[in-house]
Amino acid sequence: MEPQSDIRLTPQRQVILEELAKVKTHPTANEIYDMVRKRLPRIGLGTVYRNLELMAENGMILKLEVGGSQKRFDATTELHYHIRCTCCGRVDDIELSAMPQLDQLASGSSDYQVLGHHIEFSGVCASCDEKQEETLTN
Amino acid sequence: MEPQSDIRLTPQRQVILEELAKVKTHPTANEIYDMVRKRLPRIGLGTVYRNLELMAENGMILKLEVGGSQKRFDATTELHYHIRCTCCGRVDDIELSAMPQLDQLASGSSDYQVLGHHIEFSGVCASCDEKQEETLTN
DNA sequence: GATAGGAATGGGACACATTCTTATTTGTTA
DNA sequence: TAACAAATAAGAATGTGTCCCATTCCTATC
Repeated sequence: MEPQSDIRLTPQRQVILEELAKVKTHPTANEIYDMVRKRLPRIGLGTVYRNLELMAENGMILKLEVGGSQKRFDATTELHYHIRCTCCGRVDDIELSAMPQLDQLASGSSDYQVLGHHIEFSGVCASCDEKQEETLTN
Repeated sequence: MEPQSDIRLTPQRQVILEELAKVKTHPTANEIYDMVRKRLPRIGLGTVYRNLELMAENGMILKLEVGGSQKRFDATTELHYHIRCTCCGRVDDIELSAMPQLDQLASGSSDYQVLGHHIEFSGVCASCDEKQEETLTN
């Protein structure tokens, strides 16, 4: 689970990393595929999936297993929390200081070997909120 | 999103509710389908999905949008947190007092209309831990 | 207690995200 | 350069969840 740091930086991997680092959103594998394809038109979707998985295992990126049907990826690996729009599915960072001590508490109250935690807020994003108001006033 | 309390309690819905209440695990729709089918062999998978969704919207049950590729369901609707085994995917409750005040904090630091939150711990369950030790000592 | 209309169901087709397989290409090393 | 290993592209396969539609069930009214 820990960084192995011995993975080769193939052109495909490099471009995936660069494109992921460019954006503040938390793109799905497909969105990353679309971004990367502009620079490497012949890349395969399987390659994107395989390498995202690999890089997540190496701790180079973060795989967000949030609600919704798709996994999302994040170039920021520090512990931080997210909010997901129940309406459109977009995911944003939440400015909230990390609470690593939660892991201790959880360790004490379960027979799991606790590895970490994630807090996911749910809500309606500004853009969807507007749309809803429009609909209501019609 | 709030309980409408006017949904008909068809035999199918009743059995789904009963079976869900029986277990302490947090079964997936497919697992519930299997449980229910023992009592209603002709029930359709679509019916299970449709009614789980409906009952979740009515606040009768909880839909857990946790990591992993499947949604899970919970007969306990009070705010509580979960831990998921990264190895086998099982989900258990974590005995940790709820922190509803987190929603306030999140509201302050984002332009979302915050609706709620969920904390999901990840770890290795006792059973998978054993298996790993076995593998290592072989 | 017939009957009409809406709600719910069963079954299967479908959509989508992800994983797997295989042949090919690329990179590394002797 | 030859041989081997790693990575890739392309598409098939899988798994989860949704949708559609013909049929059945429920409820209110005549």
